[in-house]
Order: sequence, then structure tokens, then C-alpha cells
Amino acid sequence: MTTISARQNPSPPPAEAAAPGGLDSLAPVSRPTVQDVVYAQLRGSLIQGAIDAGQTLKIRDLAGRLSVSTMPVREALARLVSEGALEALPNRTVRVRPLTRARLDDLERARRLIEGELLAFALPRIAADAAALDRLARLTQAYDELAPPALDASAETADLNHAFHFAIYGAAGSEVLLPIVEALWVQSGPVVRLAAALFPKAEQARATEHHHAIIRAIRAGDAAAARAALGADIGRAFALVRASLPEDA
Amino acid sequence: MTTISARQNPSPPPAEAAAPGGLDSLAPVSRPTVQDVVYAQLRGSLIQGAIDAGQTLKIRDLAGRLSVSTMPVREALARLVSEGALEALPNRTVRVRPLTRARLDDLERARRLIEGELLAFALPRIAADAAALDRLARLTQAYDELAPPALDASAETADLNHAFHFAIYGAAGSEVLLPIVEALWVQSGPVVRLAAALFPKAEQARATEHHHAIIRAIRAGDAAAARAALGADIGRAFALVRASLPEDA
DNA sequence: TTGCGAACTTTGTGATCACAACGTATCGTA
DNA sequence: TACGATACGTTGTGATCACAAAGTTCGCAA
Repeated sequence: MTTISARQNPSPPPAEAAAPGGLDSLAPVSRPTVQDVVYAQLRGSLIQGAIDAGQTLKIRDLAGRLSVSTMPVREALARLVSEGALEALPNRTVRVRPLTRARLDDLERARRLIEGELLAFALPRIAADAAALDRLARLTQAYDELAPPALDASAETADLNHAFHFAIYGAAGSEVLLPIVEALWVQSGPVVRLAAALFPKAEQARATEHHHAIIRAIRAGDAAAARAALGADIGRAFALVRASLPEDA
Repeated sequence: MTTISARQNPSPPPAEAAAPGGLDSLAPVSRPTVQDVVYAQLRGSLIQGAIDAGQTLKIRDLAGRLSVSTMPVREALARLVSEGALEALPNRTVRVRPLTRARLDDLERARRLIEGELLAFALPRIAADAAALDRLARLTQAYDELAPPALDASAETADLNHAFHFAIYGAAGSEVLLPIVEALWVQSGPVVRLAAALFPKAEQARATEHHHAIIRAIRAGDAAAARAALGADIGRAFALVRASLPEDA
């Protein structure tokens, strides 16, 4: 797997690629730490459903794969557990939360509620912002062009879908709700993976259809229609997974 | 401050207080770790608003106060940061999130939305459960009896208020939304502290009035009225803090 | 053959050490 | 006197070691 260059590695210093011309990026954010990279890596894998539900994660194993010490890994795992993406068993081991019927319903309800609220709040702001509307249109177009050939559980479709939704949610400007929705998406990782694997290829087009409907509703300033389209988009994946749940609960 | 007995302390083993009669508690949960205790301690302090907004927390300082090593403290702090209770500055230091006008509005909106949903979902379940109704009634009664003499920011009133609300929310049975609301309450810690300090003592009675209204609405099966009463209960503290916000934003 | 127990392995948790980055204070110089 | 640079202290982060508890496997006895 990918190797993360640790800070205190015996390897020579990476020389930091000093900005050739200007004042670097002058962004106030400091250089990301190793644990941030580990966290982002695991989070990305979870959000794409790259790790099977129910699988247990071992600190030393992950540390070995990523060529870091156990320290950043355990902190990253702790963060993911507290976000609900992973589950801490009484054995002190952590695993990807398994999908049950009750959890599926619960997740869908939470996402419809909160994402619907963010959409309704963002709607007038986006409608009044030509640049934001343009960005959304370009994202759906990219999604359209990508969908037919590579409609399966590819990382690109997942990323474009994520980008589209969060371009909307971010416009709501809620520092409180946005990270909550991000956490819900991480928890929904196994759902989107299953849904993508289950969908007959012809049906996949419906996803972008919902996106188009959302954009139309935003342009029309119709909050109810936008919320309905978003609900259909969310419910699509959940309905399919729910129908083919192999488990009992 | 309180001292937490660490697992590997040079002190003699605590002998574990073996259950005298039966099979221990036979609960499947393992003994809480040191970091859990540290986390619970900090979380409780935050939820009661015992730590001022904007104050920075230092790992070694807290470790010294609690008589533990830095290890459990940094993990507990990381958990609280990922829950949004604390804020990680680019300096790598963490502090209690300061209250701004925008954040206040944001928090209130999120709480009204999610707690209202949980209440609406729990309402028919509670109405059909005599024991649950009784528990709520007893909690409000305890709150009533406590309110007049010790209405200030005492830990007891905060705990009883917390118990009342989460007795309702827990009945909704949402494993996804419940931890989210818990996180929102931790984030609201400075608000309730400020509100309790600001309220004229005579006005404090209104809090229990909202609780009574919620119970009446539950008994009547009136979801709209229940949601309105809950919204009034939540909005009460926020309105007062908002009116006396010393900050600019 | 099956059930139970002991020894080993695995794995998470806590402690301690080392290091880098940031902030501050103090001293020197213009 | 004021400005700046350097040195020191503080603090977070990562690595490594030590330990306890849970899980696993192997062997022995009924």
C-alpha cells in the first residue's frame, strides 16, 4: 500500500520544495501531520466502501501497511470511532459497522433530514449565485460523461457524487451541520458500495437524473421539489441495498 | 482535581472488589479504560460549561491535574475535537470553541431540527409506554423541587435537564442521531452556562414550564405542540445568550 | 472422541523518551 | 529608545518499550 513519509524518519529531509517564486501558499494552515494523512486515507477508503462491513481493523497491521508507527494509526482510528464510522467492540478492537436493517433505516432517515435541511437553506443562496450554479452544472456534466462507461463502484464516480452534494451543502454555511453530514457519508460508505455493485448498469443513469432534477428545482427556487429530488437520490441507494440485505436484523 | 487510578500505577492493585454474591454484573462491557474516564471527565465539564469558552487546554497540564500520563489525555482531547466540542487551532493547540453570533444561530438551528425530529419520532412510543411517561414525570418533578433554591449553574440542574431530554430522545431508538445530539449538547455547554448565569432567578421557572408542556403534548399525542414546546425550551437559553453576546461576530 | 485447561500469540493501552515547531523574552545594536 | 535577532521554554507529535487482557492452539484426561 501507499507509504507515508513520516516526520522523524531516518530518510533525508524532503527539502520541503521551497516555493520558487512567491510567499508559498500563505495559507494559515500548517503542514498536515502524519495522523492526518492516515486519517484521510482510512476515511477515503471507508467512504468509498473499500473496506468490507464487519471487518476488524488492527493497529499494528495498518501501521505496517502505511509504513508509520502505531501512534498515528491509533489516533486516526479513535477519531473514526468517535465519528461513528467505526465501531469499538468491548474487546477493544474496532471494526467497520455492519449493515443491519435497523441501521440502514436509521441512516437514511438521518440523511434525508439533515441533508434536506441543508439543501433548503442553501437553495436561495445558490439560486442567487451564478458561479455556484455553474459549478454544479459542470459537476453533473462531468458525472454524466463518466457514468455510462465506468458506472461501477469506481472511485471517480463516488468522488464526483460527493463533490456535487457537498457543493450544495457547503453553500448553506453551517459549520455545525456540515461535519455531521460528512460523518453520515462515511457511515454510509458500505451502502454506496453495495448499491453500486448491485445496480444493473442501465439503472445507474437515474442517479444523474436526480442531480439534474435538483438543479432544476434550485433554478426554479422550488425548495419542496429540491428536497423531493434529493430524497429520491438518497433513497435510491438505500432502497436497493435494503431489498437485497443478506442479513436478518 | 480528582485523581484517576491508572492501570499501571506503582500503587498496589485495587483488588477489583470481587462481587460478593453473584456473577459480577455479567454485563458484556469491559472495565472502562483511563482514557474513557478522562474523556468523560472533560466531557462533563464541557457540557456543564465549567470550562470557559475560548480557553486553551494543554495536554501536560491536564495530565498533571488528573494524575495520569499524557497518553490518555491526548486521545480524549482528540475525541472531543472530532466531536466538535473542542477546536483544533493551526498551532496544534486545542481550545473550547468560542461563541460567535453565527455559531449560536447555527447550533440552535441544528438542535431544533434534530431534537425535534427525535421527539416527534419518540412521541408515540412514549405515549404508549406508561413506565416511560412515569419516568419523565418524576424527572420533571425532581427538577421542579430543585429549581427554586439552586437554580443557578449547578451541576444538578444541568444533569436533570440532560436526563429529561435524553429520556425522550433515547426512546426514538436512533443509534445514528442520538450520538449526534449528544455532541450538540457538548458544543452547547458554554451556552447553558451563560444562560444560567444570566437568567434572573424568577425566570428560571420557565424551563420546567416547557418540560411540563412537552409532557402534556406527549400525553395528548400532539406532535406539533410537543415540537413547539421543545423549540421554546431550546430557544429560551439561546435567545438570552444571543441578546447579551459581548462579542462582535 | 470430546471436553477442559494451560501455554502461547495477538493486540490494545499506558508510559516514557526524543524531536520539531511555535511563542516569548531578553539582549544587543542602530 | 526602538527594532530585530537569538536563545530558551513550552507544547504537540511520533517512536518505542512494557504490560495486561483476550483469543487461539495444543495437549491431556475422561
